[in-house]
Amino acid sequence: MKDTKARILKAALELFRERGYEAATMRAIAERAGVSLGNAYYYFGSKEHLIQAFYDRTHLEHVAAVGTKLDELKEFKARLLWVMRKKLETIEPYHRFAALLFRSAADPKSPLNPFSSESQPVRRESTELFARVVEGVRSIPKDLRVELPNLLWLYHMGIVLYWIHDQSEGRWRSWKMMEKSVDLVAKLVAVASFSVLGPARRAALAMVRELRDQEHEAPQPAR
Amino acid sequence: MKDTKARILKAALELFRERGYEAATMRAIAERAGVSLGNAYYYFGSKEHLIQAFYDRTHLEHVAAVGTKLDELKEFKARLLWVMRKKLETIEPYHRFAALLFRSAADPKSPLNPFSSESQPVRRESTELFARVVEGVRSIPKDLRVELPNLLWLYHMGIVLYWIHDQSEGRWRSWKMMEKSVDLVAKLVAVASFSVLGPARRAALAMVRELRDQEHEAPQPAR
DNA sequence: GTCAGTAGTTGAACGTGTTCAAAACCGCCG
DNA sequence: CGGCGGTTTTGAACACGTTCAACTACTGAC
Repeated sequence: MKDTKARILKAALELFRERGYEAATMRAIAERAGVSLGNAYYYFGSKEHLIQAFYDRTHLEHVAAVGTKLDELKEFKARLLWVMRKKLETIEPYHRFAALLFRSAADPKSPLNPFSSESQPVRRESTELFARVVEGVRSIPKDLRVELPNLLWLYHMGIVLYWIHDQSEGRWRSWKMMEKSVDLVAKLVAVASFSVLGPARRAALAMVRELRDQEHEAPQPAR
Repeated sequence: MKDTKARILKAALELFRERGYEAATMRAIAERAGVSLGNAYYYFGSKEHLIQAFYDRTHLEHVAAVGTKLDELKEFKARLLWVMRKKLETIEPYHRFAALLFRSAADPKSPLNPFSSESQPVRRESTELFARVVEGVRSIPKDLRVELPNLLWLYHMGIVLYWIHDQSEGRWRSWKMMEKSVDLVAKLVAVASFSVLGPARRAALAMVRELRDQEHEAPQPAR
């Protein structure tokens, strides 16, 4: 059937939300989807692939939430702030199980790992969003301009990591931390743009470039 | 028996090294230790607790490897470089299974998570090592001096994360990246010490302080 | 209309981490 | 010796993620 896959994914996301990752067993997911256990594996090779699907979906939601409003904002700081706000809003409902997301994200062997080949498309798209943030802003020198999207993506992962560990009411800590850090990042970009610290900046950019290049050369080890 | 626990840990570390984390089953570990399956669980509440033990051990090895030579080095950069070199040397034999270490390290619910209460002692000690790096160096202003160990610890985790994903021969990429980044960190510390970028530095330090404080206030959720 | 081939679906079976009630062992007091 | 309280040890049992050979449904060619 055409919608079987969709039904399974829907059931999975529901159960992830309701019970968290471990408690949402494949059997329970299959049952709620009205499908046999083996069938779930026909569409999703493993439980982690379900997370990958979740990953894709929240990314789409995020992009949609950012919308065209981004184009109206002119300053770098305002643009970054907007994107980050929408990020936190988008992922909030999934806080319970997002933890596990990061767990496997850190595992080089997981398909979920942001550096793995399987998730490269999502990551590329995700980075694209930050490229948009940078785009409309003059006053950022070219060499920085090229690498900044990657750096911002990395920064945004850091915030998400903080958010995952955040147990405060309504995640207010994460919001505060996000706003402050956006401020800081904007300041740093400004400073780097004036290039007072020439050698340091060049060295930093060279390193980032290397980090980026490695992905293409070194294949992931077999599972 | 007194040494049962030690035998189990020994068997576990051997199998981790030989086969990696997943292939080293609890049954295999118990068998090699000459002990029943249940007995292994009597001493180590879960498989992750075995990793925690590994964690502790490599930290001790690292401290031992750093030794007193550190005291002879006078410049910040040389001191940091020494500590980081010894780190990479210490963990090298475990590259195969270190991946999984990080996997659970990112999970807030895992005892292995560096921010969790269970591993706080190790982390504190680990940070202490970087406190030693900072100690003997004048020319670092006081406010920075207080937070720098935490920042360096974070930086060192970043390098380890890179190392985990590194599949290059003899891990030469990690070594190169480490050396370059140590250089960069040293430059940044120098710049920050001159405090050309006053407001940015103050903002950054405030954030780091906040990040540190959160750990004590927010308890980990129940498993 | 038939039949082969593909796509979809099933549930039993495997090996895993983990739990737990019961057994074995130990030191010590009477 | 005898038995008692505790620590240690055992292995069967459980639920889980995952695999796979078998089965069904469907589609298109002749």
